Amino acid sequence: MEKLTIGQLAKKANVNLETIRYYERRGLLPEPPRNKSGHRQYSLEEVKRIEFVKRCKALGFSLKEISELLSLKVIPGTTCGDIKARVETKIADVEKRIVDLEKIREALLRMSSKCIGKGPVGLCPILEELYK
Amino acid sequence: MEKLTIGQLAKKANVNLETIRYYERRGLLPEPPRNKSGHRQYSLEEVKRIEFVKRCKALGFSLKEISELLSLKVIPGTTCGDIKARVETKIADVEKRIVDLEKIREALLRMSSKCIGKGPVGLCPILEELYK
DNA sequence: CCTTGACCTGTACCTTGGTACGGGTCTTAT
DNA sequence: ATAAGACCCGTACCAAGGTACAGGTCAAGG
Repeated sequence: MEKLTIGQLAKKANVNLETIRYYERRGLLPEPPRNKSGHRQYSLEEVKRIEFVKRCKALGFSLKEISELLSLKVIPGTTCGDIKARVETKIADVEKRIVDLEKIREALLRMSSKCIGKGPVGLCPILEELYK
Repeated sequence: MEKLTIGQLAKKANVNLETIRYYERRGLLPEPPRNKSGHRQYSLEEVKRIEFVKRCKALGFSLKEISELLSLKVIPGTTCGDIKARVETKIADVEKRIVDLEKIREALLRMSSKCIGKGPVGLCPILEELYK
């Protein structure tokens, strides 16, 4: 079974080496076996684990939430429903952020439309609205 | 002309007192005059200035961007167009974030729909997709 | 054999937007 | 007059998600 040093793992998973040690401290990566002089020895499996973390991150999960997902996998009695519930919570979360941003967008568009884009700042309707 | 202490200003503007000193350090509030023993003396105008900052924050501007907006107001030759440009950049910014979040939402919904929500985690299609 | 690069640990630093605290002075009310 | 409360400054601390560095050991190639 092929063994990787931390530097090799970092390259394969395309992350900073320090990030791997950071993830280990955060509990996102298991503590790997060490060789006789204390160097970490990883298996190729760990590349997948790091990629799992990256995918979850890209979906908006925090590192804390990701470590919970990883824990669920190994807690006996955990079901698909537990995982699905996390995903649905995250969907709600993302939807709320979208709604909030859309409100902001509307407000900005409304302000922008009031401003003709010419003349001195002293008469700018945008600043007037913000500074009322 | 009524003068406010920093504590009174904090109450009127409904922010933490430390926030006011922080905004001063960040250049969002001008350095106010001091009384003979060094205590800050604010005018009621500063309440409006803090509220301006709060409104901009609520619209997604960072403190750095807000201090730039405030600078524009006092730079000679600045026009409405300069302000409007900032707002339009922010609109584009917000729209990009919305698009990104919508992609995330789609991905999460797709994953969620594949999972029936029952059975052991070992067979969860969500985890399978994330951990491929 | 010796140098260079990779690894080890622990700690500090970065960003953003604040908040808190310590030690000292000042003001205000009783 | 004196005690409580407000203010001063400088610095440390918080979350999140890392990144960097110092000082030391180890491994691999010429």
